[in-house]
Amino acid sequence: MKICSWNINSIRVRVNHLNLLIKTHKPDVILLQEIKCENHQFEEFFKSTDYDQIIKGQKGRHGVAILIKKNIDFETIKFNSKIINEEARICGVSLEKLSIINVYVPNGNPIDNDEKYSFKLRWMEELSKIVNGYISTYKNLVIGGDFNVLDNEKDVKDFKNWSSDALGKIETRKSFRRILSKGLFNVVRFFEEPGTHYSFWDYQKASWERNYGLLIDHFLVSPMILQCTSNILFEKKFRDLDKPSDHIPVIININN
DNA sequence: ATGTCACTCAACGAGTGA
Repeated sequence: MKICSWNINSIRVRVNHLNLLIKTHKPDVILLQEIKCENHQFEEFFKSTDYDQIIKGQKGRHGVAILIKKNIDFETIKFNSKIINEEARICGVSLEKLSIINVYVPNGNPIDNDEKYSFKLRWMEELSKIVNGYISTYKNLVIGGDFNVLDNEKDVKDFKNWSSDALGKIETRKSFRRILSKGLFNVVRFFEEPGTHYSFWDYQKASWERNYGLLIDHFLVSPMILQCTSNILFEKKFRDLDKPSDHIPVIININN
């Protein structure tokens, strides 16, 4: 099973890139973040006979969706937490052998805005509880998405300049590690050396041209899933397309 | 040089968020 995660940064602007992604990689499941539209708009922008759609849309901001091949049986996961549902940042599907959760963790900047940064930390804490629930029942779990965290100091060239940013602050990184400590592995750490891959290049300051990127899009998986995972792919070509998203698609392959 | 982009609201640009 091939699963892709991608912060598309507006489905309206980039539905053609999504179609290219599908044509190129034929993922079984696609986790999209920042679709930036309401449910009915998503259905208008993306028409497919091959994928079922689970959409958690919101007018103009955030918004996540899962596209899942029509031959795969699934149930939509319901999340009950108030804070986790405050904005359209999470959706999930349960399959026969595993559950897949798509997340768009709050950015949290600027950090001097107490409201924003504490929302991020509270949101991550709730995600940690959700993970705990799955792990304690031995259910296989895949969480993919934009985590808005610099986990390793090599996930950006100059980490020292990010240590007081909402993505690099120690509380954010601890919160991310707390999620992992429930019993998940970060797939990229198993296959790749830190500092060799980024998933986001800001539109500003010619970040792409200078290869000044961040690694903030991840797949966290339970041990059984890690055993079956054969590789992780960072689809850099998509940052070079006309009117690109600032994030690239990340793809994992799970055998069986 | 905030070396940009996408969104909304209410205009044809300002403000916001990333």
